[in-house]
Amino acid sequence: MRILLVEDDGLLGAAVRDSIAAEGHAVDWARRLGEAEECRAVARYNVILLDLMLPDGRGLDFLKRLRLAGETMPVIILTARDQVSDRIAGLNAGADDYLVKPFDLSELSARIGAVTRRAAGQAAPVVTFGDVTIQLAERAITRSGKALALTAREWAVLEALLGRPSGLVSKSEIEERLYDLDAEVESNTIEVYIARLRKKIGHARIVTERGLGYRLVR
Amino acid sequence: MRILLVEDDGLLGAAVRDSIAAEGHAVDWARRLGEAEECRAVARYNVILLDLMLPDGRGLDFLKRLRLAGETMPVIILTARDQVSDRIAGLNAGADDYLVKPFDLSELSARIGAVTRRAAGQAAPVVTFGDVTIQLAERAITRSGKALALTAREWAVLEALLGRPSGLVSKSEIEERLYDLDAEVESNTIEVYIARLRKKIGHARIVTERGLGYRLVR
DNA sequence: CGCAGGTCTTCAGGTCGGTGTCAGGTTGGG
DNA sequence: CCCAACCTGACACCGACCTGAAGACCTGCG
Repeated sequence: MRILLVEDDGLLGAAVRDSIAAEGHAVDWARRLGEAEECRAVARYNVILLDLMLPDGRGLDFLKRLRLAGETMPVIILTARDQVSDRIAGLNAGADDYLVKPFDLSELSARIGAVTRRAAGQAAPVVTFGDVTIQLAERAITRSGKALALTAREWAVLEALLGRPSGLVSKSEIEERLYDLDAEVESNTIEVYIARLRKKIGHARIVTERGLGYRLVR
Repeated sequence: MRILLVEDDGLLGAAVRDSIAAEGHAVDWARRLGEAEECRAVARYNVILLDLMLPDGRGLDFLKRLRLAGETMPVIILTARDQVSDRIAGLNAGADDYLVKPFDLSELSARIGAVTRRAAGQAAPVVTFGDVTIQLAERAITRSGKALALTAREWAVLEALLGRPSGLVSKSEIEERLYDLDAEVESNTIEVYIARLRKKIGHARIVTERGLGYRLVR
């Protein structure tokens, strides 16, 4: 496994590098964002460990650039900030995990394991369907540049459809995702939400297959 | 998205349930491991939120049973324990994330997002017959690259034929798969659907064996 | 508390296409 | 040649689906 460590603190950086190397992984250590960009251009990484406060810029911006470029590798943020709002911002920018300094090196390696176990099959945090761009992480969606406003239920239906990229999702499947065991629904609610979604993202984006379900098309 | 919350604390549980429901997700709330097992037997979940200290057992054991049973859905642990060794044990038992109480509800939802984004996209089984490619799970079928549209009944017949790869399937066998006991059919329906399937996937793909049944060939 | 603005769900009327049936043609075995 | 089994185009019906509208519900605000 190949890991990119972005960290300006010499002591902590060396400790992390050694600990990861001791587990048999390859580590490239960038001390500034500039270096990190160079590394990224040269090599592909399985995991990126990212400090947020760096001499030449904010780690979050690096992360956002990464995700906008379509990169999907797991990113674990390492930082002294432990404000909840910071952690949320990090996760919403597309980070996969968050460790607050000081952290235990064995916990770091456990988290690297957890995060890469998931990385086998990835859904891109940014999905594009025709003129519609969806940022799942931030619950933001635009159509030809203009922001759309989806309600909670509309998001839920959209997520259900996205869960099977270009695959078929049955109405009952959507229903199961929307409603818990107690609250059973006896109506055409799903059809209504499909109609509303179509009105917002374009009718052709969702095709009906009678008796089977719905399918997202690009 | 459908979420199973396993938490015995009434106050925290209610808060978590409401916060998640407000985002349009369906929540089933189990207060004990026994309930959690029941829920799991009945419904499929996209995420499980798991408290570790429960009246009738340890959450970690539940998690281990889950993973042993081959379940791969993301699990986020919620607990008051913040010992590093506990967190490592949780992650190594197959948890995908870990939140220490008290936690912010918006951070929880950010983490649910991060964890499910990773979870999508396992490879679906693909069957190929000549120039026809079939993705059973996604109900997608192409002939020499072009997508075909099959109706519900056509899929059912095709599945019946695929159920016995390159084997013989009798007409009555197909009939039994298509229609439940009550619905009696008195006509040549199966023949009609065989004809329709042939027109779409190529006549040579299905051969008739007089008096016996049909056979898929590649 | 009442109101406004929004969301969720239900309902009803209309459309449309899959489904099952039939009839006439074709094939293959005895 | 004859008959049974099978093929296939055509067609009417019914239920799945669509959609506008309106009632139920929630939430924040004055």
